[in-house]
Amino acid sequence: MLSQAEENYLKEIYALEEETMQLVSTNALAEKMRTKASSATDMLQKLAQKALVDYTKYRGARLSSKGKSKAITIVRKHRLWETFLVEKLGFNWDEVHDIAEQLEHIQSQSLTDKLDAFLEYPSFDPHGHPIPNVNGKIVASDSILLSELNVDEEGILVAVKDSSDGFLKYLSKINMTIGDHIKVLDIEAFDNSVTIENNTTRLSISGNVAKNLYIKRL
Amino acid sequence: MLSQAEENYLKEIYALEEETMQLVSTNALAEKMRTKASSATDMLQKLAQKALVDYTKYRGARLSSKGKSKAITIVRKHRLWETFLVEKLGFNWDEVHDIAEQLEHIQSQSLTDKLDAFLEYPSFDPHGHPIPNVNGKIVASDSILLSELNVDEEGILVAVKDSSDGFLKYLSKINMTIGDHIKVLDIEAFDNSVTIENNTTRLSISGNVAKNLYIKRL
DNA sequence: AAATATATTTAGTCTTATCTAAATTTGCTG
DNA sequence: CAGCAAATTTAGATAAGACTAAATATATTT
Repeated sequence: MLSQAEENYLKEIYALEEETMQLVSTNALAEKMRTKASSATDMLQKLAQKALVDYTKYRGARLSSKGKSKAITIVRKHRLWETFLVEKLGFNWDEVHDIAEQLEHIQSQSLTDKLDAFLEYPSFDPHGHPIPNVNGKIVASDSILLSELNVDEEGILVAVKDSSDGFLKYLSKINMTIGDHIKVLDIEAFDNSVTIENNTTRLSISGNVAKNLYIKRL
Repeated sequence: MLSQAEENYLKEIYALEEETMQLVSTNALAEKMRTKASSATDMLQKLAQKALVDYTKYRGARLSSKGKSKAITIVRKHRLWETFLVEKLGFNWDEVHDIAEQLEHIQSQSLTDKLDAFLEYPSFDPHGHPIPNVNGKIVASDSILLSELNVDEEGILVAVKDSSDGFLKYLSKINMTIGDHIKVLDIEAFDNSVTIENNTTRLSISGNVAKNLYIKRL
């Protein structure tokens, strides 16, 4: 049985590995966990000793297959609960992250599976992220970041990269949501801001925002 | 913010107070928490310092009004989640206790209230226990223990006192469940076992079992 | 009321997860 | 490739919650 702290570290190592496709460094991990490098080192040593990560001193760490499967289970639970909160309880998509952070640690395989069934085996959570199935399988995504689109290209907003409160509230404010049809009208070379047409509305978003929106090309 | 350990102690102090209507002793608390008396003392001191219990050294403790309200909130969450697990996810009533022990610690007032609404404001959980409402109000019970009934008296099984796995599985085995119509046919003076008629079936239960079934007299 | 038994508290230790400060390793720069 | 900067690890401390053993208070019995 893993502690919540161990689970949280595993989840974060998984996210960093997926994002960077490289060994996870102590500093990067510590920063994401909002803790100190020495604490991250301690935890990496413990996880290594439990064979959940492959860790080489001063070099970095990656999940072992056992660790990866644990991490995916946690991600699965997180996304199922987020789906439950939005679909069944009527929360907004910008309110569910913190609650799901707690719910993802509930230990019960049968609970997870019954919840999955109750939700009718959803493939994506409210933020557009794929939900691993009971075997840990995740549907491959063919989406790219909005920042990678060229002028005149168009697509559908399928997911957000940043699921934080603040970012989601910003999207609500500019009236943008999953499923929107987006066309790139212009890209400013000097700051990478992007002018887009979204459902007939024209607006400009920063380069940073564009890097946090997943688009499926049309 | 209370730790899970603190919450669990508060819940148990509440249960003991309700059960015994007396000051809660260190030993009784330690036994319920499956820990040692010294640990219970430590926690009572901490809870007293946080003004959640009124505690007198060597005499015992009782919840302060603040502590009681915290405890009731936890009980409310526990019972709502049990109801959810049985009503919505299809668990059996003997499978939900341990999962609800975890879920009751999820921190989110709006989650609790939305769950309550989703379940359509249930008054009783699957074990027949009353669910405190959003204000902490609990419907008064007019039920008594089956062990208190006399020969020839009858009633409806409205709740169980012991919600443990083992006890609930036993009830399933003898085909007894909430709502059953029960009539006392005989009481053995030497061991307090009770012969009852339950939905036309005649069976004998031990005195201990009779002390764990709440009956509403007809 | 003294003696003994039981209940409770205190003192000191352990584990987990955190921190700061110091030591060490790696990597970059000239 | 020497030297410095940045990254990482180690050492030692802290807080929460548990434990054991010892000390103390309360309760019971004679």
